Amino acid sequence: MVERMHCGCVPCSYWLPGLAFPDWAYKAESSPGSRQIQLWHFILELLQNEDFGHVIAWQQGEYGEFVIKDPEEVARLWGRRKCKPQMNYDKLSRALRYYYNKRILHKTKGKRFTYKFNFSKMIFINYPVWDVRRPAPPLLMGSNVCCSVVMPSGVQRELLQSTILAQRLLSDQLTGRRGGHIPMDFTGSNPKKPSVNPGPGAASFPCGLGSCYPLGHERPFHLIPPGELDAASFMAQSGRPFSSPSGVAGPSEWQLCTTGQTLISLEERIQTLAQRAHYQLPGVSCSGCADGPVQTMEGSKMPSLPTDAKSQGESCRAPSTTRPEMESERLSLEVENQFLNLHGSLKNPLNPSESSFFRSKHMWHHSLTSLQNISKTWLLKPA
DNA sequence: GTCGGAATCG
DNA sequence: CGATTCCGAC
Repeated sequence: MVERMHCGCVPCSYWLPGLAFPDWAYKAESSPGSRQIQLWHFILELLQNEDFGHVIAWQQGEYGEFVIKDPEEVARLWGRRKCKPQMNYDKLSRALRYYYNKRILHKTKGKRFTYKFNFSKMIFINYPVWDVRRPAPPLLMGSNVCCSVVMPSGVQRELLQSTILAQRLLSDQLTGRRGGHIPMDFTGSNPKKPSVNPGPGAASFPCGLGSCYPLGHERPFHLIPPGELDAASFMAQSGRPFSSPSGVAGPSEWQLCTTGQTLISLEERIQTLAQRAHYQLPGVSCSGCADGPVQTMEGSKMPSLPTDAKSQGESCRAPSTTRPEMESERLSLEVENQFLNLHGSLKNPLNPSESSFFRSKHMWHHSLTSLQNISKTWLLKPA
């Protein structure tokens, strides 16, 4: 079970560099009162856990594609979870087929037992901005910061879990990571000990820096230019209210960790990360937020991210001048240190002179690039 | 193996 | 609503 801190918060031990999700979000098993697990969620769980690699696994080289190696065993596990002893692959596959129309899954034709997730659709639908009706707790500063575990009410909670699973999964694939470091007790057996370390495969980058863009294969999407998505259109497209982080004006703390009110998007996190160390994202420089206090989203505008230069509009300047290589390395490291330190997973600050420097830099750049790619997809809307 | 209609369930 | 169950068609 999850260890609680004196303040009732969950320690931030499962957060990953560049990807910050509180651990409750990874819980597979719904707590009593919440709705039952969905099949695609369950599939993601199995895929996440390498113990089931012989039963179901990702198809190498194809993002979101997975192969059911042992259909009857998957069905048996699913049946056990749902208390349906009569479950078999015939029935399970019917349920999977219902996902075709919902655009959660589609079949990889010609390959037997092979399906593919439509990540972009899922991520777009469940755009991770949640309004949480709760007064902000007093701000916690410095190293004593802990996550405010915010539980969205009702249906949103399950949506959030699913979304975060999907995001995690996606990021894992982007980073070449294989699951196993997240305690997922979906079999009723003993959960694994969580590990903060990303694991040996984490630093590898299967398709080259910056070129990973597995989403949006199902083309009827186009980019929303920065600043064009306002609260109203967000509401119209997503069916949920747009909420902006509030109560955080200065660059002194992480919004996600300290406001206790709002889960911010990865986009915001990227921007915040970049701003915090005055580190410019490659090719992006947002006027008014490159320096000085962190821009919250009071204006109900989406943070700007790199798109094509034409759609940048007035909110963004042309790409900033490139910083000297060593300087940006130092800044990258600084940001990563801040991030890790804040999330309690850094005992000793990383130092450029240490051997881990290059790996860290790589990891950081990697995370940033991955997040940029993911965030781009969040600005996709059906054409 | 795969697909999807139809009835049914919780 | 999201399966579950059953089944005929390809």
